[in-house]
Amino acid sequence: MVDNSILVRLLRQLTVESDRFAELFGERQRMHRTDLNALALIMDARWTGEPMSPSRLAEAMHLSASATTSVLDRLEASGHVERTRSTHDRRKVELRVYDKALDLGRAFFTPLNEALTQAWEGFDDAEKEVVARFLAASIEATASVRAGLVE
Amino acid sequence: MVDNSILVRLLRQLTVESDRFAELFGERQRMHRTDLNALALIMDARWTGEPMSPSRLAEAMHLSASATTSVLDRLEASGHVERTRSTHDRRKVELRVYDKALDLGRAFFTPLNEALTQAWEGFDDAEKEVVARFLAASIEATASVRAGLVE
DNA sequence: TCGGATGGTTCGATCGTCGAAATGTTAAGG
DNA sequence: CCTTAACATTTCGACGATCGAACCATCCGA
Repeated sequence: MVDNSILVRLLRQLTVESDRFAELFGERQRMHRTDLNALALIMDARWTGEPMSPSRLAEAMHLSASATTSVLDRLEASGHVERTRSTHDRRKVELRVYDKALDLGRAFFTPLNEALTQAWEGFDDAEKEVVARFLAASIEATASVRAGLVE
Repeated sequence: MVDNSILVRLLRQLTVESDRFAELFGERQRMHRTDLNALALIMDARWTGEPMSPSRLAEAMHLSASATTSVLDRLEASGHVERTRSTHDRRKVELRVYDKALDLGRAFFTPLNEALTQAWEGFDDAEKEVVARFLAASIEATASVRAGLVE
């Protein structure tokens, strides 16, 4: 019998461990957590239609507009991100990550992906389906409690 | 069929969501992530024999000794943590959290625990066992890749 | 008793973040 | 057109978390 408290503890350990991994990546690249976070968000936005803008990035990161400008200054100076003003609404700035940044991330996270894939070899499709359902339910529960607290 | 990349994405979403939850808690208590992290570590140490000390805390948080002193200054000033010099080795400082801090954390995380418990009602013991194994394997894989990168 | 080692704290400097003000751009009304 | 308001982003001055180095107190081995 698996107690719920064990599952809670495992989830917590997992987040701590993921956190440390991201932290290590940041150290190697001489980048802070915030900058990494921003990079990930800008990269994600490539799949969601429009490119990321500074203001949307600020909101997603729960950061002030001015702090976001600093983040982008750093990312631009380090050659990871490109700022281009939108041609149709010249107030807006479009953010794009250079391929170099993508390759860098891939190089670092590939070993992790491989290790995870290997660790998951012992699970058949039915079991993976259970896990996926479980994770989705946990995400949903956490998000809804948070939404309720914000109200 | 559940693709591994879906599982990877779910894990990432989960860590992001957990992160946001902790962030919200911090905002409500006017405490920074570092301070929360420290509180959690000091609380955890209660079950591991000796009470936490500033230097062990610094190492666990990947923080300098002086920064850790600041963290403890803040936690002491806000009435969450007590510093007492060890009686046998008077160089050492023992850290203890006040019951008030424990109650505070419980009050905030109880809704989350309840929501998770409810979300997990649809899973029987065998399925929970699968999930627990999966999480443990993922934690182990992440930790070992990180250890390999540090070397 | 002395000297090095250990555990914490203090101090000055750096840097990420904030809020307010400034700059440049677009849209709506007269 | 011209003015005004709204918008997107950046600049500026201040605050505070973190760092490394120096410092103080304590313990332990020679």
